[in-house]
Amino acid sequence: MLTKSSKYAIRAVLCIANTASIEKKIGSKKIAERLEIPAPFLAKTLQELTKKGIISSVKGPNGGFYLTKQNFQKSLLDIIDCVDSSHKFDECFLGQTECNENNPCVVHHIYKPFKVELIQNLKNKSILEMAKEYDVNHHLKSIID
Amino acid sequence: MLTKSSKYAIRAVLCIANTASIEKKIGSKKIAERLEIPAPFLAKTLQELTKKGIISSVKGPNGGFYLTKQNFQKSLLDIIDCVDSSHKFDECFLGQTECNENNPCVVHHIYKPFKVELIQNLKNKSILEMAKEYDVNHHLKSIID
DNA sequence: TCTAAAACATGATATAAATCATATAAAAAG
DNA sequence: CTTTTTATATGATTTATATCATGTTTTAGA
Repeated sequence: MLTKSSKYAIRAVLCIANTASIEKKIGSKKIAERLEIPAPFLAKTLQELTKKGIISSVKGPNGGFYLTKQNFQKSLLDIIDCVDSSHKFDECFLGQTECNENNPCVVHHIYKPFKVELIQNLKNKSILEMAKEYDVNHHLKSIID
Repeated sequence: MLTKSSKYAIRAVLCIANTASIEKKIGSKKIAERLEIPAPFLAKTLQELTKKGIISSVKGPNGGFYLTKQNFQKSLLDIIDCVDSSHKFDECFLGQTECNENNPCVVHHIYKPFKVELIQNLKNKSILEMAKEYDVNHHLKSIID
């Protein structure tokens, strides 16, 4: 479905959202460490995200990554779109070049409704929302433990 | 989502269902030609399908592939399961090793319902059903044209 | 029994994805 | 102004996927 790059990207953005701020930025190595994913690979992906304005960064000592208010409004789909090639989900489930209502593949009518709604959900899900859910989740867990 | 192998496999099985019979088998080269996919690659995949009893074959002149009544009862998921590694869909959308109700990834609650229903649909969809739908489709198209 | 047509089996090559390594640029702190 | 710490940029290597090639076995038909 997704490449590892965009999977890592999503998790990394969430990590930044929940641990960093403009005053206290987080470096790519630290993120990689926390998520247990390859550091140089992640670094490359974070740069793409920075370029496209999905996350923010500053160089130098005490530099690193953080999110602005605008960044927080970006959606899950924005992240995926940035890292993987766009229109990833438009492809036919069976890889047929032409697949639409007039010329559907054998699973078109099974697959399409899922695709449409999944994309809608990914588009509607902001980084801010996700970060909040993540926090609630961890808060609940700490109460239980 | 799926590998090319299993995409090709599904289309090839449908091709066999709609053009071959025990009296008039179809060869792997002919299938590849019709679907415009690489022939030796497809041949390998067809052999796996044969081994697992999803399609049937006979060697020699006038040999080729065809489907028995049992074959026709196999599901779309059976085909996918045969070619791609099993439990393909069980994986977390974000590739986290642990992802479940107690420890969900950030998109778990978005993604899971889709996954569950998609798998159910793939499991309930028999080759026979698909072949019939395919026929209807092409029949309708020929009326329109 | 011989020949040819097919599946079957195995391995080699090419392409793409993922990972690793190294060098450069920017900026804070002394 | 030098050093250190970080992001940024580029390219090399590894691994997985997809494709290609070659040889073997089976079986119908002459």
